[in-house]
Amino acid sequence: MVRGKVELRRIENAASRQVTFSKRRSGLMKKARELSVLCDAEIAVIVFSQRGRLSEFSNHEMQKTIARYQKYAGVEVDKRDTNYCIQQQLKQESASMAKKIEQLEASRRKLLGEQLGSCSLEEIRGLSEQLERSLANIRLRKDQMFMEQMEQLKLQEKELREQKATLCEKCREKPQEPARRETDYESAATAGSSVGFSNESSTVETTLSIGLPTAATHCGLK
Amino acid sequence: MVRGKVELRRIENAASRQVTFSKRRSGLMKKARELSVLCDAEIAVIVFSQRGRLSEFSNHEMQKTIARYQKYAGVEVDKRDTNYCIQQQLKQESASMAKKIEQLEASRRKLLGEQLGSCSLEEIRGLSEQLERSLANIRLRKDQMFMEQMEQLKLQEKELREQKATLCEKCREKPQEPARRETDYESAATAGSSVGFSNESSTVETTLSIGLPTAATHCGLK
DNA sequence: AGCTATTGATAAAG
DNA sequence: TCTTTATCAATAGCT
Repeated sequence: MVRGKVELRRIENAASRQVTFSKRRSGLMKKARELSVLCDAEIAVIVFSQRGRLSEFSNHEMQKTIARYQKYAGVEVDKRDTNYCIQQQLKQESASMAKKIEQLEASRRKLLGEQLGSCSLEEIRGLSEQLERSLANIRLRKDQMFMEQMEQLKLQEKELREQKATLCEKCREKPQEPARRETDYESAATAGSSVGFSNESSTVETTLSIGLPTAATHCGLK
Repeated sequence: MVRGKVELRRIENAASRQVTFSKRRSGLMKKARELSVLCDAEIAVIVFSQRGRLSEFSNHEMQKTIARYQKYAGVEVDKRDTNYCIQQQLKQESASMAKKIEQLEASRRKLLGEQLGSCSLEEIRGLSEQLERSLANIRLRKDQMFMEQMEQLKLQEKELREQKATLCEKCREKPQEPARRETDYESAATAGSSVGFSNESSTVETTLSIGLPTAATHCGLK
């Protein structure tokens, strides 16, 4: 029993608003369907409930209808459309990134001394100077790293020699100690650490040597 | 006076279809508006008449509602959507390009001898060797370019000397010719082109010299 | 476009 | 949520 006209304003009672929503929503969809069938029109209805639930009607494909709408009403408005903007932005970014990659690769090839045919004499000279500087830096760094390694090795050697000394002391204190095994890790390491800086001879054949870069790095040192 | 139930099928009479369309369309829009107001829902209605005329209703912004729809319904359905696919593709491309740029820039910095701190000794050695090779190539190219220039200059000189010879012949034929001015372009150039390969002396003090790269390029030669 | 008989929609209650 | 029912709203056919 409908009591008087329904006032056209938000229904405050949540429950009855929900019920009304449900009823009227299906009514709207029914009307939409009837209109589309009776009059052969292309219709799309999108309804989000207050709680965010989606209901939709479309007699053709929703996406097609939306696309048609965008085309029809949107040609002027739609430049602001999120999708469109994002796409344009992404395309621009892609283009400028591609350009940058191109530049970097060209520059790289030149730094590697390839494809110099396109370079002017001036460019070649610049490159040459730049590479001299790079090489100087790199040699500096290489030397530095070698020096650091040497320092570290010296420290290691010192430490190990001290350990060895301590052990020798202990041996003298306890002369009847069981025979030393060659597989004993600490002892072997101590013995093996006699590097160039040490003149002490060792009974163990394991040795470390410091030499050219290749040799040094093959020792697995850091 | 409605005669019996309305059959739910396309109205064949075009005129009455048009009238019905008009009436029901406004009815639909009214229902949509009522629903949106009464129940606080977000609603979009798009109607294309048979003749392609657009009518629309939306209580929020149509574009926003469409975007929300795309987000909501599209996440599952819309993977096949062209726009979505293109966007995803562009995003992937962007990401991989950004990665590539990152790599190229890191490599570039190393080739320029910068930020070597992160390089292992092995890397440093590789770099150093690479740069030696690059430099060798570049020096080769530089030498080649100089040689080419020299060849060209030699040719030029030969040509100019021949011209000079011709002119001298003419002078002898017409001894009362006006005095040669020093600013005469062709003569000056001819005189000035006596380079290392020529032992002829010249009465004009303008000279070209070929020497170290720096000196050579400052001659403005190509 | 208006009018009006009639069907359709739906608010409130069960 | 589904049904019922009393009422209001929409609208088909006519002018």
